Amino acid sequence: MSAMTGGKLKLVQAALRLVTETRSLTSLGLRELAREAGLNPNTFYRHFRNLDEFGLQVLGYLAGDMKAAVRELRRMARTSDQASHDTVAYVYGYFLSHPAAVTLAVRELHGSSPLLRQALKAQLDASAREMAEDIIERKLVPSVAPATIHEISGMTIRYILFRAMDYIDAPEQRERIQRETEEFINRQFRGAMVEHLTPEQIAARIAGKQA
Amino acid sequence: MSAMTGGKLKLVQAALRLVTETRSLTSLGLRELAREAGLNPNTFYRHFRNLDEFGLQVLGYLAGDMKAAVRELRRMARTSDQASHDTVAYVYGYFLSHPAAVTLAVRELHGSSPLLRQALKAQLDASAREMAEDIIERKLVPSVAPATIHEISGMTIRYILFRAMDYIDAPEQRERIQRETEEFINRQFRGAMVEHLTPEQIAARIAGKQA
DNA sequence: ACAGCAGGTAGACAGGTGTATACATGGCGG
DNA sequence: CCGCCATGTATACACCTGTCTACCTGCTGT
Repeated sequence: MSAMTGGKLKLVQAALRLVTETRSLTSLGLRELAREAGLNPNTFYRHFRNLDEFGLQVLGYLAGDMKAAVRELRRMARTSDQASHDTVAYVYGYFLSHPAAVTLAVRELHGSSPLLRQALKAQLDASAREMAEDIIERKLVPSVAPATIHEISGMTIRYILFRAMDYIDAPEQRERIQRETEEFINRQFRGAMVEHLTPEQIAARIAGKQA
Repeated sequence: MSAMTGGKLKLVQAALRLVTETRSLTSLGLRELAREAGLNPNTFYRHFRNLDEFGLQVLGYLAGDMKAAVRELRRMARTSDQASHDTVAYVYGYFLSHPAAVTLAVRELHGSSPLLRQALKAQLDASAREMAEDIIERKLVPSVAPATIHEISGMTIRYILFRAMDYIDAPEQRERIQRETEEFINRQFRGAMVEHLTPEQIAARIAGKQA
């Protein structure tokens, strides 16, 4: 929201530096933060009432430049015809350049602070809604019910977020993860298209045309 | 593994009691555990070298009665013909009666201890492998490649685990969650059956038979 | 009957934590 | 120029933490 001033920004960035493989946002101490930021412990109180409020502000800070990325994503999606492939590549590319944000989001989405859980869930749901509406507007899978598209979008957002963690710290598997992600998305939508058929009917129709 | 003796068991059960909405296994303190278990803090050292080892033992303890449940599940699957529906219902029912285990697993799967993350991932992968092999052996979706079945199984296990959290603390949504879970599974497998077709081809084949 | 040992206890230590109060600085409006 | 206010600092307090050493109990095998 508001452009953060010196000390406040230092504390938030210190948090992003400290949230690594082995730390979670809620486990950070006020003194620890100040130490990392090179500030006096009490300076914390000049900017935040308590650690919960701090956590929310960190999330808000991240949500800020995440929004810009999403805008860029929608712009790109309009001009590309290999929508799924390019989108997945772009999203992982973005996450790769913001590893701390990914770690923090995954960690806190099921973390121990109900407040942060709820805030993150709301942000993910908002992203999923945007994605779904984009798909519906652009009539990419016209035969699937809007409600189902929303559901699939929610799943997909979460799938990508989780896989992004592996993507970040397993460079040799990035190609595979990207491919599996595309397959996951495709399976979901293709599955939705034939949802009303029994497996036997599906098999019959595939065989029917092939024979 | 080994049947736990008095004090050890008390500490492990204390941990399960403390891991609620607002706490994670790794955030528990040794003194806190001992207090909850009604023991002297130092008793902890009689049973565990440190908190990491404690965490692993808790996971092992849970894995114990989880295995029994899985055996029951496979037995049931063999006699039921509404496999998917009954299985989903059974699994959620089991999780509902072990809420602490679910919370703990979800929390630590992306938690801050690499050790516990790895251990949990291994357990989930083992469950997924069992599920996949069951599906393959019973030829439930013969036209889908084994590798794909394994992948879908992995996804499904995780999906159910996450949804189990909502299932537990939102009684009014249980029916919906159960239905969505079945749909998710069905979509995955149906989608895999027609994975090699383009959306246009799928649409054509559906329309072709209907017209 | 006695030694050994696993399990449980008590007290103390250094270090970390959140928080409150009081003090210093520096820029900006009147 | 004065006073305000945001920002940052210093000191101190009570509390909690992990860990160490020492001691006590009761069972068990020989």
